[in-house]
Amino acid sequence: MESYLAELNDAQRAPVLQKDGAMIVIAGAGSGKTRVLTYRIAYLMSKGVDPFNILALTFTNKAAREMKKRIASIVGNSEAKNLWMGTFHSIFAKMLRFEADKLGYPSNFTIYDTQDSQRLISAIIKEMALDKDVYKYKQVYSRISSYKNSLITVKAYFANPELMEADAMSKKPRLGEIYKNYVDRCFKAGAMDFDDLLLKTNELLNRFPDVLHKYQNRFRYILVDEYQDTNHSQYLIVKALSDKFQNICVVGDDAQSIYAFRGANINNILNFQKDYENVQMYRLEQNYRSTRNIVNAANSIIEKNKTKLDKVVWTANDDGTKIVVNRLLNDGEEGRFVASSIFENKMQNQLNNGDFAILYRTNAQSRAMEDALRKREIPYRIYGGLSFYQRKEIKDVLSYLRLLVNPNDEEALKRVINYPARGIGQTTIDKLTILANQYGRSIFEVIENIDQLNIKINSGTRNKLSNFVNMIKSFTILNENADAFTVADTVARKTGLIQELKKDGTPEGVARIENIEELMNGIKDFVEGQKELADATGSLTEFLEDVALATDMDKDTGDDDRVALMTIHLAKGLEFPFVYIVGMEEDLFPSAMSMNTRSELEEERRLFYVALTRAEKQAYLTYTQSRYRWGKLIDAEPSRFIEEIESQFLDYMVPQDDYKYKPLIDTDIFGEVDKSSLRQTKPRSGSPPPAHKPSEEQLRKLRKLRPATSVPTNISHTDGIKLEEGNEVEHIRFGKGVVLKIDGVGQDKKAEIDFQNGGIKKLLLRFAKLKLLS
DNA sequence: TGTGACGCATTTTTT
DNA sequence: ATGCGTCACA
Repeated sequence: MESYLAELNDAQRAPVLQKDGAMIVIAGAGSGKTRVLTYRIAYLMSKGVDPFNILALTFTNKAAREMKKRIASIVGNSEAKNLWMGTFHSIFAKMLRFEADKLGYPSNFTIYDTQDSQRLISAIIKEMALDKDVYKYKQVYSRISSYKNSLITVKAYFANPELMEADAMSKKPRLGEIYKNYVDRCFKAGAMDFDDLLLKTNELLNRFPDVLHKYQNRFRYILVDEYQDTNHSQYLIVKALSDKFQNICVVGDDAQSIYAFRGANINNILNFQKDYENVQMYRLEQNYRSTRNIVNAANSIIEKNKTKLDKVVWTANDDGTKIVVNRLLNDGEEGRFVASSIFENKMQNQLNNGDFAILYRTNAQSRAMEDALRKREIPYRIYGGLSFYQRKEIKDVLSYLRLLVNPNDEEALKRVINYPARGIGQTTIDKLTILANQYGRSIFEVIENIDQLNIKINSGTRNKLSNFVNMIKSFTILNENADAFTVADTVARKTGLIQELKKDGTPEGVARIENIEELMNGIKDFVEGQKELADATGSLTEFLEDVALATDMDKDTGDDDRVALMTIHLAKGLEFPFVYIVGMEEDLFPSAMSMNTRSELEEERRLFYVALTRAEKQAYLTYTQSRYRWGKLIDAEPSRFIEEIESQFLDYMVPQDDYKYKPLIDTDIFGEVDKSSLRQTKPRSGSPPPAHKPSEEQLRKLRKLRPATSVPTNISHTDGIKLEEGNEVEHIRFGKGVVLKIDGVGQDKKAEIDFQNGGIKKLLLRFAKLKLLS
């Protein structure tokens, strides 16, 4: 029974065997944290803990499924299926459905995805007649999202002058009103957005002590995976639920915290020990995944970050090969290089496609890789990007399904009320919306009662509206007796969606029909699969919830052999023998939008750490000299991250002489400079003294790296700014602003400076070291 | 009310 | 380059 314990090393076994109390497991990359979580749950159950009392929160549903499967193989299927395992969002969505009435929501509430939320906000901005260039819906959405994740409700917002002032300062004095309208509209539509699932859970636990106690008693043992990526709202939920028994085990790695941009708070993990009594801390530092070269290279990167816990990841594995670095002419070449490298590696080492992954910073980069792989006839699978469920035709079908489950779902209604076209135009919808707002009802309810209302709509349109409502109602009735598949199938045919696409006749139209068929198959599988689960019925509501909360990793079947293409964010938690990290360029990785503060840059660095530590045997880093962006070819420069790796771990495919950029030592001649972005050129020959006098500390660092030299540059035109001659200048960029021409090095390079009141506001300095005289 | 042309912003990452 | 939103016209 407990033979699995022998599969653990001492460090892993300790947290597994501590049955009660609060504990934190700091788990380095590849150190077997999933194994610890899995076996800990199995161990708890073997010690008589009822699976009903265990809650395990994971980062993806797929991770939960796999863990559950593994546990089932240890303790048996019937036991394992009573475990509560899943993402925060899916677990608490389930809980909220059960308790919805307490909060005034219907139990079949809709879950708005990001697109739904943004559309609604966009509509509200329009209705309020605000300037859409000032109130950008995406910005407003992320603002509201961050309020919700910090538990700042509308009420709390209006009680906080500082917040209101901050929004007023950023020229959005009416943001609070938008927030209020948005929340009201969601409520009226019986809809929760992603953030609501957490916010409302907090509200539920705070407002109803009996509910809190119920779930505290229920979830006696709580485990949280990827704790470094929890946000404040999630933190509070965990805190509340674990407060009574304090049997809480969190697992994470501060070095892999990469979701601050969506509110994840790294302090949750850094401060865990202060939050509970007698916290035991365990560290898993032995890496089983990667070669020593990869582990050490990754360590040399993360060392550059200031904010981190003490932890030394090591490995007993072989040294392995060095990390290959290659420079290509452009993104097309980059793709070809990666494709042929994969091809060669496959041939030489008898490997499968599934042994390879291509990782990138942004989804847009997948294009060049796809093209090259297709030419080489290497099968691949792209993860992320727009997901299946976000495709137009799929969202259309889903919107009908959402509407029949919850007719108040405003976003679903607006999407399909006139698709396929049935003569209900924008004007009519606007009138209905105004009326709905006026009466505080949903649009659907307004249409239902249209004869009692004072509204100027001609009888033809009235007919069309009532036909639409009746159709939806007939679906609703059907749904009471038929399973989800039957309902969906009927909807696709009766609404005319399929006919509309057939009429289209283009290849895209055909592909769309195929997609809808795939959706139908998915629903069928779902209905059959759900029947085996304890607490599921295979209802449409459950299906829609699954779809809304599915991550891209969740639907991975993994049954066919393909090269994996994905963003680095998506790659977290995965591992591959061969990993290609492409687009290692400044402004791309690190992203140009993440270089404003030290903490942003550190997050990018952690992201790179995550990318590199996915590799088991071999990692490749590629960058280009120029790349298409916004349809234009732009110059690219190698990422600073390449040079942050200690050179002993790297193997350059291009002559090192061509690789001339080295990180610049901190210098303070510029005052307000973001020092982390300073760089210098690599020595060519000899070793002339640096142009400025370095401090002792700078000198120390200097010696550790290579001696700095200068590339003499002649300044031809300086727009009033004087650069001291003899300073090394190659390429300077200061954000937007004045452009300087600098002669002397390679092509005609540019420098841009952003001025503010005669001073320098921001300096983005690339490959340059220079002195401003005045 | 529906369609087509044009202009514009878009690319950071996602539950 | 591309897709979306807006505007003008049928």
